[in-house]
Amino acid sequence: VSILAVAREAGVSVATVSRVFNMPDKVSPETRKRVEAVARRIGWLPNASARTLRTQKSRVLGIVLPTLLNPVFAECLQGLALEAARRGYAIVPVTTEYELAREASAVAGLQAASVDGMVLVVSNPARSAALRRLREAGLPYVLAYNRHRTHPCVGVDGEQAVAEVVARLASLGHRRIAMVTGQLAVSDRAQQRHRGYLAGIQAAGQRPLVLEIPFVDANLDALSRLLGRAQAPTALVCSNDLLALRSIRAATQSGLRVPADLSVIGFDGIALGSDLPQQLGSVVQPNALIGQTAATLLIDALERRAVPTAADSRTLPWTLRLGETCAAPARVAGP
Amino acid sequence: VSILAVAREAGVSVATVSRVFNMPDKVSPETRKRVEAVARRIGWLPNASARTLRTQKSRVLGIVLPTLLNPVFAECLQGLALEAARRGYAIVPVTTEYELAREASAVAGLQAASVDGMVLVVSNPARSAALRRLREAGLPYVLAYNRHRTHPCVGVDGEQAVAEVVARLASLGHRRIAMVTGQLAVSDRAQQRHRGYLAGIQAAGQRPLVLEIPFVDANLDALSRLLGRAQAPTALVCSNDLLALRSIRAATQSGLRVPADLSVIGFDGIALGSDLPQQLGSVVQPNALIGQTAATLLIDALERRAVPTAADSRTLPWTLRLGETCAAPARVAGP
DNA sequence: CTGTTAGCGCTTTCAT
DNA sequence: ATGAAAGCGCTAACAG
Repeated sequence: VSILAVAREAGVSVATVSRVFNMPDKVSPETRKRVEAVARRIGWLPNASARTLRTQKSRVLGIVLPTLLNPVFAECLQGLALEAARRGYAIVPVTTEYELAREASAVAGLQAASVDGMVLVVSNPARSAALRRLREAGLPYVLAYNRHRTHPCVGVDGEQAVAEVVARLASLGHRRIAMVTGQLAVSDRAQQRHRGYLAGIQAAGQRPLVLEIPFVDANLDALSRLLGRAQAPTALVCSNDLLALRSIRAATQSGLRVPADLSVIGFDGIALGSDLPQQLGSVVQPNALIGQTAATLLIDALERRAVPTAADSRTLPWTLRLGETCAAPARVAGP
Repeated sequence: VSILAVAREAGVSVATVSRVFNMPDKVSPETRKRVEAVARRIGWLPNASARTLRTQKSRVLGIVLPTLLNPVFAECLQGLALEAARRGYAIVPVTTEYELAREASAVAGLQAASVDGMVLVVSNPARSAALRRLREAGLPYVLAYNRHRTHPCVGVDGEQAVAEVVARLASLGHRRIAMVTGQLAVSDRAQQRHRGYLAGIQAAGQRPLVLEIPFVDANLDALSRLLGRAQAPTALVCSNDLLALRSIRAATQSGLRVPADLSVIGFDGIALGSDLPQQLGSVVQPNALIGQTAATLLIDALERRAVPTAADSRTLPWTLRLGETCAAPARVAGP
């Protein structure tokens, strides 16, 4: 079932059938109707591979992200997918499971799949072999959540946000504010937020206390120990919502009440956070919008036959939600 | 940069280059090494579109699901994606946002994209135009979460599971067990679970009480009213975890304690449920495994040049987790 | 407004 | 073990 069948059946040439689907205004209305009717009747749709081979554009976007198990990325992908669909693009998502090696192979795979462009969330834009490769190949791409001077990026200013979080907690009366973060080495987002924490702590004239949780599937024993000791922190700034949720669980199991004994705030603003019995405090990012904006940027560039550059980067606004897991400390530390 | 460049550079014909990548054993080791070296050096990879056009297989799987915002489907997609990647297939996910019309257009779009097969989560297999179309076209597909006699399906027995849930709650002493469900009309999963509830209630000799929440973005006022009245239920069986979470929030805001005043159990076993301060009771489905199994079934069939049929369907085991949101009722109802 | 035709990059007979 | 050549289905000059 090819274009030829339609052409024959409609009594026209293949060129005309092609025009009906690509430049409808260049075909007389009657012919067009006839062709469309035949196509519908025999259930013909232009073959995407043939079209891609001929035009050298696939209308497919490759998406590289760490995982779908963190709702942040699922929400982002959803926004991205919707926008892509709206503009007639398909997406091929690939997850890297936070493994650097997979970043490179994901990009290679997508390149072989002839994607027109890519949206990626990488571990660290500064030292990403995958990005270098993309740039050299001249393949259009946009980063999401990452931030870097020389790459086109869509995200929020995490550093400023976390500094603000610390300031707010301090103004609530917290004098011992700790940070709980995932592995700093594998994520420039975590690093960004960490810098914000340090800046905030310094501005508040306090001492920093950072707990780095080694694995993706976080083991929180260290946190429980920290919370158990004298002069334990009264507030926890977590570098993402999943970590915040787990921290709250660990605290609760250690007999602490949240937020009376311990305030906890996360980062990301995953939708679920608002549905919990205790609304999760968080730096709320517009995740779907980040995805959507990345898609828009990329597709706009594609249609201009251009490549997005650092100048196209967008910094989107975040909002601070203290939720129901943050409050003034019940017992203020003595002098 | 095409196969011809590699051929010339390596001093062989294009056929030989092709063989190196498709039937390596049919090429002498020296030639092979030389060709591989050249390909690597000039960064050549076989063009997927050309290959697809020629072989009529794309090694792409279309995935149709309601949304990525419900972690159930994100988890499933993750499992599916990993398995597909392992076997050398790419995936193109499309979300329907629970709109029937989008189901059909998603399938049409994927068909045009020449996918080799599809995995779908549809609203209702029995009356799905999309499925009819697929079957007529002879395109291989597998359903996930859906259950139907005449289609290949991967999922759990939700009916049995919910009946068991009701039995367990009854044996804990609950005498007024209500069900909270999403729109029954748009989901055969919800219907399945609803039937299980009715069966369980009947077996327990109790009166059913079903609250159907009208919208995807659930408005829970009706639930709050229900919980406020005399002889309110002491246990809630929710047709999914998201609904359970929201129900717990509504209950908590009405001043009820969970589980002392009200037990709540969900369905799906989303990973997040275990990270909450109160572990969410749930019928735990192996979501990633469901995705993985669907992928395996589909790909196995593809490689056999066959179409999966109802006979290939798999019913996977669920586990019942009462979590920390279910307990014996604090005050047993008087006679 | 419509038709003819070359060729996108690859795989696969069929020869050698 | 290797090469020559046909053709997958489509689009875009170009010609009329």
